[in-house]
Amino acid sequence: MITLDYRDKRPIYEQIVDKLSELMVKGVLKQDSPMPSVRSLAAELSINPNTVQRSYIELERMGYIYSVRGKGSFVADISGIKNSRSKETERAVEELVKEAKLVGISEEELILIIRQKYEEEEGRRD
Amino acid sequence: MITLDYRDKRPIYEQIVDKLSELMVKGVLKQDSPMPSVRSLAAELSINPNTVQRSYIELERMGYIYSVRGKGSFVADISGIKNSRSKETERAVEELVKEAKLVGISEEELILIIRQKYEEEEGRRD
DNA sequence: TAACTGTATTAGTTATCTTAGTACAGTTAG
DNA sequence: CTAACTGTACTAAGATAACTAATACAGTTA
Repeated sequence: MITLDYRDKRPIYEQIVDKLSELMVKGVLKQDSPMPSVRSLAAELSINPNTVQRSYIELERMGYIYSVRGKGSFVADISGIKNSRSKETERAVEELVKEAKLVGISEEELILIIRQKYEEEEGRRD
Repeated sequence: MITLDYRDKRPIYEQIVDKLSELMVKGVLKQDSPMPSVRSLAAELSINPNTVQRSYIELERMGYIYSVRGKGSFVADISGIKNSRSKETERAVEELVKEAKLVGISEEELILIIRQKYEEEEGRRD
């Protein structure tokens, strides 16, 4: 389902949160479909169940999943989250523009880079 | 000279590195001009001198400053660093484009936002 | 010489991350 | 009903990173 990157310095539980939420945003994991159980995902990734549980608690707090005792965890309706993630991205653009101006990248140069990256990303399957 | 943001979750030494390097890139701190001494900056920020020293070690490692025993630390020639920071920014654009596509922001929408942010940043003095 | 500079070392605290083991509560297939 | 699965909760322990603290040494300068 996902793989861990041990070169990544971020905590494991955070990587799991990011990768799973990405799968949900992409629509690979659809609304109300079951998430892997805490124990099975832990076994698959060869990590402690507590670490996965921590990721699930975080995902539930953020609204990506809902959990039912005895039944399992399921993908929530994330349409609202997509919007807030959009706004977050706009804020990230602000930081990027600030840094670009700082290092002397002009508006037109930045836009050129954007177009280029979009092309590169075009055919990508991930 | 700089102020710390205690709501910022990043380590203090990293904040110092970022803020001081920004001042150098902006040209506020010019080449060969003296940096505040480890002890004086620590006093000014009410933190331990070792924390400031760690920032200075990092700044020296990155090439922003050079230190002379007994004399002090000084701003280095950072023209080369500006270039590498530019390349770093291009890499950041890649991440941004990836996230933008994920949350459904089109190329033209993103460019529109960029133009808008550039306008907002235009008159800014920081 | 006194008062600055950077540098080095050691130690202790605090917080975060991860693992481990155990236990309880609810669901479900056989 | 029961075995095997779910989520949830708790405590403990080890590792690591960030920060503080105290102290000392080395070089510069008014």
